[in-house]
Amino acid sequence: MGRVSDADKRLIKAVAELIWSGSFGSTTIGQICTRARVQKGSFYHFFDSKSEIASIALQSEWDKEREEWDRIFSPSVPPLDRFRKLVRHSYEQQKELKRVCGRVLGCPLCTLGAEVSTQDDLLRLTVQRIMKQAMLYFETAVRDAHAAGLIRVADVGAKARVLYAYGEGLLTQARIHNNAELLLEMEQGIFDILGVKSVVARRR
Amino acid sequence: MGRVSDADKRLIKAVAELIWSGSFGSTTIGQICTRARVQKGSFYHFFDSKSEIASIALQSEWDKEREEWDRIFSPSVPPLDRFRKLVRHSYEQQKELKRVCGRVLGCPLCTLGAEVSTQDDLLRLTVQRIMKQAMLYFETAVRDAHAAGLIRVADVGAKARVLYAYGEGLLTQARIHNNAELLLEMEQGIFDILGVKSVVARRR
DNA sequence: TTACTAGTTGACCATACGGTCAACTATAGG
DNA sequence: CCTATAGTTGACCGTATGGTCAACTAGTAA
Repeated sequence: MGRVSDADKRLIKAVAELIWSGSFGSTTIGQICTRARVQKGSFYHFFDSKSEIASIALQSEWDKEREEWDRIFSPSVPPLDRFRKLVRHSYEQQKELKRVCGRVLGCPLCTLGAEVSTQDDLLRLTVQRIMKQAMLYFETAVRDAHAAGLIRVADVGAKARVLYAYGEGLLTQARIHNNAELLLEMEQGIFDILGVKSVVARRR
Repeated sequence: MGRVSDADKRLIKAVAELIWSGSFGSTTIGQICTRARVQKGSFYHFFDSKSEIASIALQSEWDKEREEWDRIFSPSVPPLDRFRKLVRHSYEQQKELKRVCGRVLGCPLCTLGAEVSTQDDLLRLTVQRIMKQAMLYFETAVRDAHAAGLIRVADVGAKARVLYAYGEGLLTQARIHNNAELLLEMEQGIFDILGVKSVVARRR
């Protein structure tokens, strides 16, 4: 009963765009409303706070991104190719962002997480939860690569954490330097961490 | 001539503490002044903006930290030991931060850089400049390790960038999870990236 | 048609913030 | 002891922000 609306979805989209392209602290509720073409009263009709909507927006973005990750990390894809595909995907994604909004934006989990983790419990926990999910994709790929005899790994979880930290770190570098090309080095970096012999070396 | 003061130094210290333990956006000039026991008028006597003082504070923190790095990365220290020492130093530093202010804070360059790089040119350039300096320590150590026959590296710069991205990434993870123990994995991670055989493996 | 209700509006408020300023103060250097 | 000057003070201002609210609107379901 009552009228229906997609204002909440417009608000979530707006908050994701604003926070990712700027920062959590510099994004005001007024800006969010303007971008979503919604009055402030409606914002508070749907959400309690900036933290709450940011948490929902983060989850929503991850849900979309995860569809892509499901394709990339499909068991039908050879384990090491999964990493190649992920690197390619990240590179294209950031290049597209730079084309559209003039900026390489890196990973919203990492940027937002680093910004607010000392101050905002809800967002910190949301970021942690999603990061944990993302890590699972790495773990499985590492495990499969080991099982296929492509690499030798003693501790799958530890190796996945190294890969994840490196990936997030490089995405942050790309954001700070506004340079998507930095991501092209990620494939070699990942293979170094995995201890894979390079394609060039293998060709000898 | 005229009276002397250390209010500017107190302000720089306050801004470093506040931004590092919180964020740039959430730190107000009023807070900075209160913590430095200085009136707002005095703030504007010394500095033009929050960006300017933050840039100076960042450089000042790095100048202090660099003294430690000069010891750690001394040519008199065996190349691979330099990384071991750096990991140890970072771990102790973050553990001390947690003890004192209840929080693991990670690297201010990375946290602040990620937050403001899309919005603040001065700070972005300051962060980039300092990161470039920090990278030099990694490059030299990698080069020396290669020269000593401890590792085999084709591209020293590329290897240093991988190490740096990983280090920053892991420090960010430690901040987000408020867990300094994560940094204990950094030694193994760095050695994986460098392609060093682990101590355990070498003992066979 | 009607009644109910989710959604919308924009004015409104208190507060916090960035930034200014003229008057004031202490001291270094002559 | 002077005096020029760097540093200090706190009141002050305009604005932006978070947040509220009562009145209003339109679509849903019976």
